[in-house]
Amino acid sequence: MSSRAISKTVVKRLPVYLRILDNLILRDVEIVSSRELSLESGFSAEQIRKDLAYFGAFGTRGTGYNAVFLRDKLLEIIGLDKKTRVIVIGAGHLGKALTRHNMQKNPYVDIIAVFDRDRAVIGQEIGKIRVLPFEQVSAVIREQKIKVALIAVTASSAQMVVDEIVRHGVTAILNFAPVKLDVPEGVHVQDSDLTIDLQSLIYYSTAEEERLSRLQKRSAESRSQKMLELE
Amino acid sequence: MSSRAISKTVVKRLPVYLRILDNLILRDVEIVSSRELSLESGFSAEQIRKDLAYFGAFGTRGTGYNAVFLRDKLLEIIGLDKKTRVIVIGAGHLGKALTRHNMQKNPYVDIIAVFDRDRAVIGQEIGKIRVLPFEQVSAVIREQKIKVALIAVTASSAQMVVDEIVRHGVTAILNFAPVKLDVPEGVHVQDSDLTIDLQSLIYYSTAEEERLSRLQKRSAESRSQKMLELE
DNA sequence: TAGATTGTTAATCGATTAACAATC
DNA sequence: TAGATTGTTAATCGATTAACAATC
Repeated sequence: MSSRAISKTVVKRLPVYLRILDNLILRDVEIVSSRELSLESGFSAEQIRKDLAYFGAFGTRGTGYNAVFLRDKLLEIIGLDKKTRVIVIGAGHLGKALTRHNMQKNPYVDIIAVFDRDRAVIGQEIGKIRVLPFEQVSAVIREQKIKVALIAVTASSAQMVVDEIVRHGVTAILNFAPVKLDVPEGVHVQDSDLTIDLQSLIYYSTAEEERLSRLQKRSAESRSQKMLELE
Repeated sequence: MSSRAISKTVVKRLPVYLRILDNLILRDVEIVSSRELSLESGFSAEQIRKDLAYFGAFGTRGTGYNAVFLRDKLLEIIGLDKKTRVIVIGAGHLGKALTRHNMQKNPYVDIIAVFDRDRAVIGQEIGKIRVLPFEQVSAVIREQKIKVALIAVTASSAQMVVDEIVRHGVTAILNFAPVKLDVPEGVHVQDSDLTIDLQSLIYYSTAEEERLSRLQKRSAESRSQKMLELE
């Protein structure tokens, strides 16, 4: 317990650095400074240096970071130096799209299988992956030592699905179902709720100033109301 | 400028409260306490009370919150009391899935149109929505006064797409493309990068303790190395 | 009145930014 | 050496939690 764990906010930024470095390497950039990484990522240069410093000293003072070296270090840090085997639960529109998306755009992961309960979709192919009946999930998790799962099922079945896959060894879950999942200590859940993202965005689409001034007026009113009551 | 704007972290939680209240109302719950909302959401009761307090006093001391009343207040606060018109740019797998997903699961938004550049997908139907050529985007934005857009195009075309739609009046963007978008002051971008979410999750799938102890050992080594050098 | 729960202020915690010595 | 940029410590800022008076 000597050094505290790396915070989630830091871990969330590491793949952004990785993506930027991958792009720079494609463009044959050899050396990159924290300032340049800042411009590409939108995070401050100080923050980037500090984030990297949690894991070691990867740069050269006066010069910057070697792009390939830093990329490789990041792969190692995140755990992407070997391909990660992932399963997808739920072969609806979202599950299918997530499967295809990751097969095409995420070279660091291997989608091993997709599972569903619905007879209508079982046996269908997504890319080269055949949708399997959910009953087979435990066998696949155990045989392939799967640690990571994407959940793209309905809110009502998500908890049951999670109980089952966690029981067989899954420790990291990317959850697209709109529910809070209960998991034992040591299992990590990351929520990705598209509906919530969109709704919180809508907050900003309606003139914030207008809404806020409306609300300020109201609280001002209730405040003077209270004043009067106190007098 | 008297009272500061509501922070993003708060705004991000509001739709969660909304979803929980919607569910409670379906189950005919009339009164709910911050403690119960805490159990359903995973956020602390104090935090929930504080979040709501930014916008007014909606509860009754000693009793709790009226579910319907609070739900309606939240709809008003977020800006969902009227249906929001949204467009989707990009009719690939992800764009299609996002469109269907929101049509089915998000009663507070209206997907007005989906746009793409690719002749192969133009004219296709997603649910009841026909994919339109991207050239028509400016006309639709102006005619329907669209403020909110989902971007599900490639990294390389995202910036161009955003420049165009912002020019015609879009002020809030949910961006699924893996790039940092440049937008003028007043335009709000929310990034949702599935690849990054999955990669940061993978960090937690490989025994964090192991990785951290490995790194600690290393930094300890380099520290004692430095010590030696200093002696 | 007693018990419960809100709304709000104060205390704590954690994350970001500023600053700068180290060093290429 | 002069200029640049890292790695790291200190200062600031913001968000969460604790505490409690207000009040149903």
